[in-house]
Amino acid sequence: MPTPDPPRKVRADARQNLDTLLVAARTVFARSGVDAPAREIATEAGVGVGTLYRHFPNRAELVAAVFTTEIDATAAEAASLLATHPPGEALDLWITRFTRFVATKQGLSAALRSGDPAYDALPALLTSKLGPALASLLEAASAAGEIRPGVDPLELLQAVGDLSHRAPSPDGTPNPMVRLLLDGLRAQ
Amino acid sequence: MPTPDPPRKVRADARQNLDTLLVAARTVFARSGVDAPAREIATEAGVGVGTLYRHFPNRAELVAAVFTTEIDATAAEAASLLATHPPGEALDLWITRFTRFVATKQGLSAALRSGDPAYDALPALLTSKLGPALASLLEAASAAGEIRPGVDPLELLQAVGDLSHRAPSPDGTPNPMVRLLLDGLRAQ
DNA sequence: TGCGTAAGCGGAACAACGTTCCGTATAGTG
DNA sequence: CACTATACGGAACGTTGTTCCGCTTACGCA
Repeated sequence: MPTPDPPRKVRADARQNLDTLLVAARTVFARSGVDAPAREIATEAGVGVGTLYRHFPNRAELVAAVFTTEIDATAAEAASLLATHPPGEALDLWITRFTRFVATKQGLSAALRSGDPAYDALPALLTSKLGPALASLLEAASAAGEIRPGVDPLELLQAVGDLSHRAPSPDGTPNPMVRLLLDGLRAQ
Repeated sequence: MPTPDPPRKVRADARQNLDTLLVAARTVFARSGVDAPAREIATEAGVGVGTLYRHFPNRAELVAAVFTTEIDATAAEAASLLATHPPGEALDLWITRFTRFVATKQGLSAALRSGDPAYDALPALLTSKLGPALASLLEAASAAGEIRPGVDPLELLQAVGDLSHRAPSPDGTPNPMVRLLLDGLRAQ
């Protein structure tokens, strides 16, 4: 087998630029949505586009990197909700939280749902991070007899993402169509 | 008031090119999806892009024009389903049909859901044509007590569109998430 | 401390897109 | 048959994402 892990030396300025890029991207995404041009992000970071593309193979990976921490937090919340609420209620609360996360990020849902291969990294990220979280919630609620069994977590996750493009109503009420979907889980 | 309708003379070759463009667009959309480049459509029709853009202000209008007849047919089917089936069943059948229509058109749902202003004409078309059709189905089913009242037809239409990007399963089973949504309509 | 080298950088350049523009061609009329 | 409004083709423009490469610079070693 080849050298397992040759001591990679990462230059300090490279590490620095990577951080700067992430911060800039977060700023720009908030201001102009995830569809903001790569050049705008590079400019905001004060680097050239070449630098951006050395750190991220494409825009989607950058988007994914920016939202990773927030996604991790959302995933983590599944466990704590499950510990403090009845399974069905925990499921609802978590879905609502996820809905708000998606709706909050201007253009995130559009990117998720575009089917554009350029954004493949995003579904992959949600799948790997949020899939298991939702699976645990579904399993608990299903075991408690609160929802029908046999619902595919990834399919549901994708569906909720699909439905979450509208901004959440200010009073905290979740999207009515998501509500409908959740009610459907309880039928039969 | 100004001249109400000065006898416009439409040149024969213009009318001809318009038809050719529609046929070409239908062909190309089927082959390469609705995201196919405008140039590809113009080439298929054997005309220049300028001609395309004189007949349609933008790509979205062309897409809308291509699907108009099919959309009209779908809308019309609401009435006939309502005449031959119980309201709830008619609703399910129609939604399934709509689902298949969207899933069949490669990239149509992506366009619908993209939020891209370039595709504004599409939601407008569905809204005006299919909205009333779905409204009649919902009203009938609701009056029969088969579903909950107060569901916004346009919201539901959009939601089903959002969920219909996967190809329909060959056995004719509708998308499970759409199924869930429909079950949700029956809850309470 | 200074130097050589690879890691890293900037931004010009490329390809693909939607859309606009305008010189040229022609359908239809008198 | 000639004239003109109508329509046409396709080059050109502005914006994308992404690639490429000559130059810069960090940093391990002497």
